[in-house]
Amino acid sequence: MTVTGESNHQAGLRLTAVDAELLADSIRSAGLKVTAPRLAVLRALTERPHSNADALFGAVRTELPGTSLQAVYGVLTSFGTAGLVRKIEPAGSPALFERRVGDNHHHIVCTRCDVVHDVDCAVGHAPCLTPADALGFDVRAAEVIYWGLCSSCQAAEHLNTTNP
Amino acid sequence: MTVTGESNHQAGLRLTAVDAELLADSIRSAGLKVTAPRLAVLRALTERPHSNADALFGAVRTELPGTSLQAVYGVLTSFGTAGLVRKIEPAGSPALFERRVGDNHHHIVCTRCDVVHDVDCAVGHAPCLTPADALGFDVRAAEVIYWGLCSSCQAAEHLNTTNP
DNA sequence: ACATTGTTTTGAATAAATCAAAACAACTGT
DNA sequence: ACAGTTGTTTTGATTTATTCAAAACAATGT
Repeated sequence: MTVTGESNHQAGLRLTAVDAELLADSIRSAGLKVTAPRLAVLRALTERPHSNADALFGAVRTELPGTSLQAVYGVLTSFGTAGLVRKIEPAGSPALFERRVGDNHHHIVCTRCDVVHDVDCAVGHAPCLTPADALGFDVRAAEVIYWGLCSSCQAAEHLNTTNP
Repeated sequence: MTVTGESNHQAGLRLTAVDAELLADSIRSAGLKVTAPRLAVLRALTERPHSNADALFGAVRTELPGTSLQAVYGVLTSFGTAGLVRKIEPAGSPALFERRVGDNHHHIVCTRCDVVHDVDCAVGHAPCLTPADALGFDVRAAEVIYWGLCSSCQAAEHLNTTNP
């Protein structure tokens, strides 16, 4: 490959260089050209799943200054189309992205601190995929978001309650 | 009540006048002041559930010209806080509103025409409320959105497929 | 009727995402 | 290694959905 930044190979970044090859392979396998912004976005997304475009932009910037926010959006759009990343849009939040694709896992979101975690579908698999009455719809997907308090926020809430 | 527009009582709109009283009662019971914009929004929402703010604004406008979009947003916010309406935010759509509250019903959305219908929770009630692993979260709610093709759009797709 | 409190209007601002054209870089075949 | 083609990124502007804030106004309790 001829991606700008290849000089990293000489710079002794062996570990991340390996990463870069793996990332590059994913991108190539998806039928996309391998570019520096794409590698940077994919690495950022690997390190912090459930990030929004702006957070990824922030992360990419430090690795690759000069990258534009629009480029990040463009990368995420192409990744999404290619099936490399999944986009989730919890209510009240900008879109979040993750590399875990292909399974139908769901998400649990803290209503207090907005942290997001993956959860597997309840009861082994896909009980939610069959609505009580599909109303004639041809159902292709079911998206479940659980809302609640994460353990740290439970602790914090408890402090508030017991310490008036 | 002294709402502007009470003249409708004289204008022979007996049916909608009854409606207006029922609507007013809902609003009052929620602890909110009864105003013309609130009645108009609540009526519009009764007639077309799963509307977005802009659609409601359009409907309200014809009944009560001079109402501002911001008023509609304000009404929806107060209704939401008071538990009079529920707000849903399907991915890729502006927020939608509905009067059906208090049960944990879900939604099925057509990926082609964006029509939204209510669906009851699968398997009687709340199987989805217990994720496979709650990861220490105190889960308060589960939100399910089914995505698929509504029956009209299935027909349309079929035409496209068989009529090249 | 009046005062209080809450609501609506008016006008502006924000956040998230998208569009479009020109500059540029990656892959293909040579 | 090289040049052409195609796809990507930059730059700059625009759109959509929503929120904020102050002043004008209206609904309820007395």
